[in-house]
Amino acid sequence: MSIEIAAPIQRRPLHNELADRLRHMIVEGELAPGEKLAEKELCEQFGVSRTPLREAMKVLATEGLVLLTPNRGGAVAKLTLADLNEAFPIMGALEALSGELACRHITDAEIARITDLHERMVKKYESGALRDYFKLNEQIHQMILNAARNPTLAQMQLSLSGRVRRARYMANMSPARWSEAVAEHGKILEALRARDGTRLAVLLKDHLANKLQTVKDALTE
Amino acid sequence: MSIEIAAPIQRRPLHNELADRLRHMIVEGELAPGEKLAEKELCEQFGVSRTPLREAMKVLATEGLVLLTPNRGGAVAKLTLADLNEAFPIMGALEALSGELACRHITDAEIARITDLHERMVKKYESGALRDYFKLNEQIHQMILNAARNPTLAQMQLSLSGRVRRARYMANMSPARWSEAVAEHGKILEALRARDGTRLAVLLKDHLANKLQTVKDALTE
DNA sequence: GTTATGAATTATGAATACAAAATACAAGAT
DNA sequence: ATCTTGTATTTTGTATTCATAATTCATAAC
Repeated sequence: MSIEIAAPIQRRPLHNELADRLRHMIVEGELAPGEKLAEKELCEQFGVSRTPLREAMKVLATEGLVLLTPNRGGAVAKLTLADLNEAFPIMGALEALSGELACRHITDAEIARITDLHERMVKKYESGALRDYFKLNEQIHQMILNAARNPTLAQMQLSLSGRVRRARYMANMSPARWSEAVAEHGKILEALRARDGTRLAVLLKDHLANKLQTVKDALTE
Repeated sequence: MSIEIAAPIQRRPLHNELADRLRHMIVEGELAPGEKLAEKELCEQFGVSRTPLREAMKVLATEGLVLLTPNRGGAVAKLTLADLNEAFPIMGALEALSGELACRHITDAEIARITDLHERMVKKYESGALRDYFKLNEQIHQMILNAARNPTLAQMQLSLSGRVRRARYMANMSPARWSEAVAEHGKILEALRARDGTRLAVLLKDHLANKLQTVKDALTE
């Protein structure tokens, strides 16, 4: 007889839920950069009191998504060109590291799964389905990150890419750049299958460096 | 006539002050890893209400210094071997990056200042003043970090080294390791003076990798 | 018309009050 | 003696209240 393990019911604290909701809204652009975050308004919207909301805001402020100014409240942090120029080298270094680590730890099953994602992604590229392409693209990077077996690293990278995502650079990718990106991904997969960590590190770093221009364009336009 | 700019008086919010105080206490080991952080107790100690204290705790939790468990409060996050194994490769990658960037941006004046710090540090090594040595050591790394001209990078590295510092590894450095570390620092300074970013990156990364063992020993003992 | 000043309003900061969950403890059952 | 079970106490989560700073708006001076 198999033992039934009852799923532990767990009610999350409000500040947690609120932080997630707000983070999502900011990263997905529902709350525009620079937009003021009035406590009263948000409290009414979510149906909670100010206490847990304020706690959530503090969290988002430490994550760099919200700018808190004493006695005059919070606002969605603006994404400046300087921010991007700072963030991308860091993301590059972290990507390179995760590539190296991933090659050491990744299983054949994981490689197979990434290969599958890659093939589907290429098809989306061919059919011009940008949105779907982007989703699969993210999943691939996420899987490489997981394969690195370093939760701290994963969290830091997720945090940084969350900030960048707000630039909404997706639509801004030129046909030429898109084609390049796909080619780069081909090489990335190759290095991963060969478990060539050094090469993968370089590829991922370059891949990201190339992406920077697209993101910058999206921000500047 | 020089214009007198009155320093803007600014009263920091309590949650800010509290976060700083608590962070310091945790990083410096005044609050031991695993130690429970009872709200009531801390409130009395600092003479504040629970509201700002809780806000500060949320901040420290997102920084990874405090572990918050729903309905049963917070505790100083324990530093496990796994944490170190995760943190050090990341710190290595970030150090390498900051070395590269520093070589591009550092001024002669800054190099002179670092040279001075280095020489004083070597003297402290020779006289066996571990504490003083460590302080100068930190200042040198801090200056390299500043020379990278990347506040985001600096902040991330500071956050990570804050977590590691709690291992109180200083006293654990063997004479052999100490001697090695000083030699490594000599090469680091050399590369910096030559503005050889690639070489400095490698040196800093290796320097950190070597440090890992010392920290691990301190944690395991 | 523009700028300055001050009262009224609104928003944020912090403390308190209340609700709900967890822990400690005591009495009873085995 | 050990393990339950129920109750009291403590602690955490959330809402509310009070204090204070910032903003708005009307009025007055230039």
